[in-house]
Amino acid sequence: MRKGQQTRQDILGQAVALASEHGLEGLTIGSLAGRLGMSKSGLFAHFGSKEDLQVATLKNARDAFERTVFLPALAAPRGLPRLRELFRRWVAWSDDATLPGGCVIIGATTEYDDRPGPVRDALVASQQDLRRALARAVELAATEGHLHRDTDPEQFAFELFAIVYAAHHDRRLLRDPAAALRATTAFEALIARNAPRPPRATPLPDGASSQSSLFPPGGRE
Amino acid sequence: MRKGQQTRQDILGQAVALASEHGLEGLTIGSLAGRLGMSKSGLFAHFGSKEDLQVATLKNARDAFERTVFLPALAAPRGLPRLRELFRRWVAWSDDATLPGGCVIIGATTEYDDRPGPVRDALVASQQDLRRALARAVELAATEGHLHRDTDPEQFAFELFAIVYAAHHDRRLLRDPAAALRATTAFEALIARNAPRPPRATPLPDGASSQSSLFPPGGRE
DNA sequence: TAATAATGCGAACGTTCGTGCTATATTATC
DNA sequence: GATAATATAGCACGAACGTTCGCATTATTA
Repeated sequence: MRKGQQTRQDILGQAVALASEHGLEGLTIGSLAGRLGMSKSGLFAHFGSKEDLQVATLKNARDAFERTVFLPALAAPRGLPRLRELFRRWVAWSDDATLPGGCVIIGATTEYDDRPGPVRDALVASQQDLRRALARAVELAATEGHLHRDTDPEQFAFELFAIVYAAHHDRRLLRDPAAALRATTAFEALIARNAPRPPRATPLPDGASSQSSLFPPGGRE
Repeated sequence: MRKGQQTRQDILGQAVALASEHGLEGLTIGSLAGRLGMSKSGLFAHFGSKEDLQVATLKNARDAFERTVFLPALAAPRGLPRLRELFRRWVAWSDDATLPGGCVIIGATTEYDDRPGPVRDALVASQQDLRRALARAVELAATEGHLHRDTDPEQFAFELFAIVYAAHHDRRLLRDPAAALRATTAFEALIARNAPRPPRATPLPDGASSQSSLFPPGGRE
């Protein structure tokens, strides 16, 4: 019962790569088997159906995202630093990811936005989890005093997500090297808008100056 | 030579609908023919290849977008009102579009971000056109004095695009009815950030008060 | 080492894919 | 209304699709 698990993992690794190029629907058992040098039937035996393979592939991509982007960001001090680290890793992930095609999950979002079934269900759950985690990180930054108390976590998470999503689009489809910079600019503006005090021209509240170090020198407006 | 053009148009109409559900790659000649009550070969005769059909379908979707969103917005007075109308129509387009699945173009962006060929070429050109047109509209708003003179049109267009894109995601995949509202909030914030004068707490420049009517009462910071 | 379970291969299944031909309807032109 | 052009259907093709099944080969365990 050991060898099987190993090859199953090998299969899923290649499946993620292949799905990043051709999408989860374009992920075909024949080509996947060919890429791994094994037979269709031998590969198929590891999954009850193609749908199972797709769900497993999605889960694998999601785990990789968590391992590479989310969990390491938790090492940063909570609040704004953690939010920044999260953003940095996220953009880098969709920028020069080792995957040949773009992020599997982002690709799946448009593929399954109107296609009921287990794949869509898993995808939606995963996306909602991510959004909730984002909102929680924002909330934490607000209670830490790094963001304004009236900051709407869901709104912030929505806009953060939008920035990363669009950066992926510009990088991948338009091959625009400025994508990451644009995303950073937008992200800093989002932070500034929700800053605990008006960015300028108003008197500083007590103790506010001690937080100015949270804003890096390169940050725009 | 008249009837042919007509049925070709009928075909493309259904093709857009079908591609919105299954993607441009999942758009299959057999099912398209079945939906139209005609034979595969009869349908196929209108296009030299499937790739031709895909490109034509994409162009059809793009034309519909231009007709429904972009051109009507040009009727609004240039500057901020036009930008607002553009945004409003764009969000409405991807929100309750008549298409069963989401927007064909948005779907294609992730499908062809790493798949060379004529489809991708047409898509990239179309997206760049749109982005340029957006940036031009922003530039116009700046020269009209509705936005700050230092407004970066490309940056603004990027963020505007990001907002609409994310709204489509939330509406379509997550089925979140609050998507449009979130998008509007983000859009108004984007405008406020690039307002010709700091939103508050600084002295008004000459003649600035005459422009305050550009900001609707419902607009949030 | 022998018994047993796990693993992979090869061949074949029925379908559907895109794409050619050829013949017949249908439409436009004179 | 005859004729030429166009539009559609019928049929067949090779390939690839997901899936099943029986058999050989490994790994694991007793």
